[in-house]
Amino acid sequence: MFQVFRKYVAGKIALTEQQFDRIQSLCIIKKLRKKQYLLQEGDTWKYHAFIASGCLRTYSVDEKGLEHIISFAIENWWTGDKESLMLNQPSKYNIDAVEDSEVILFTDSNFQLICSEMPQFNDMVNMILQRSFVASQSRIHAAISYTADEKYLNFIDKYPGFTTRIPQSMIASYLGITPETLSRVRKLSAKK
Amino acid sequence: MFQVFRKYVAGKIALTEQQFDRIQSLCIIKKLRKKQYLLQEGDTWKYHAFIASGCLRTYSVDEKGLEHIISFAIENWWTGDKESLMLNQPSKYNIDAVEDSEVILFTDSNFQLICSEMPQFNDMVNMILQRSFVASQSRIHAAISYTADEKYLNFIDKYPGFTTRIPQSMIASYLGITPETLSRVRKLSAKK
DNA sequence: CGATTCTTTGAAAACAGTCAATCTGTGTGG
DNA sequence: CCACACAGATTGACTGTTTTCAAAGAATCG
Repeated sequence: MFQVFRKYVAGKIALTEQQFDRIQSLCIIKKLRKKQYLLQEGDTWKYHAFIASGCLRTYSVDEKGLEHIISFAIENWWTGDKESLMLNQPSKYNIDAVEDSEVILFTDSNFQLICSEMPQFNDMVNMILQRSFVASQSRIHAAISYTADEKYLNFIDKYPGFTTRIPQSMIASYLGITPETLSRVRKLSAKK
Repeated sequence: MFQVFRKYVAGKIALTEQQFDRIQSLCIIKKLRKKQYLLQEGDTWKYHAFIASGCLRTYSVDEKGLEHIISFAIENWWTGDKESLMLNQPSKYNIDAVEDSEVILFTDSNFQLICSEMPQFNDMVNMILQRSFVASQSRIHAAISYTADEKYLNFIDKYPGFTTRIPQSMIASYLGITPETLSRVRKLSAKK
């Protein structure tokens, strides 16, 4: 299980056996059943979470009870609520498992410890953050520029792996459209 | 002019006179007239840009010629196209001045140099990136969850300073709605 | 002051959302 | 193994919001 993370890190930076052992000693391994929460609205998020297997979603629930999915994260991705962590305030979001999942958690202090002990690790984290930021920009662009069908086509083009794993209603929520609209969009685009 | 940047940095980290001089020696100061481009679609972005005064926008132009504003940046903010810079590829975006502006440019290599010579500077940059990421998440949330009028109310609440400086048509573009819709939304919300 | 640009307004059309019913597939318990 | 229940997806009819197009009205700048 930790091997997944090890392999992921090894693919990005060079660390010694001892360093990997050190990291392992500072992490918490957690298994989540489908639908199980990793974070609930109102709780304060304290971790950095790496997904070894499965799929999680981060979403908010509005006054009408509608869910709005901020992000999906599958194996070899990171998740969490940076806003809650940075500002040490209750989260506006929920995170739960879309499938049975395995996550590796680092408390923020342990994570900072690793970053300071291993500069390459820190650099890796910053690189990931940069990429996350670029991905966010791209999603903003799609959200403000595209029609419903363009949003969907862009999504399946960019994240082909997700389409089969994630219920359509959740993809709709991620795209900011209703499940019914997504269904109709799919029907029309299948004609081509 | 460099003083603005100096003050900004001094408010976040402690640097010596010599370090500030060093930074100054590595930057390029550039004045932009209103409407002047800092980056044009197709060019590859090579810098890190700090805005000392004025206001810039980053936007894409679609096939129909419509502009979609990805971000605004005013004094004491950073701008640029991280995607183009990171991947060393032609930009999909344009950046131009909404008002006459003064920007401080660092080539990426000079910027990395400063980051490696001054670890606090590097930490500051990472902190800014984290905040930018959190702001992006928040914008995504608004874009997929809110109606036109909620988007506008959220915007003026979050960026009250922008409302007066930026033409309404640009705010509409930033929110992903038409100028006509924004005009109507404003009329209705003024009734309260 | 004139010209240009931005904003507002109106009417019609397009698009996406809502509500309700039906259909499909999956998994569970009898 | 079948029947049933449940969740998710689809479909239809309708409503409501937003866009589009066009024109008129402010505001701004040289």
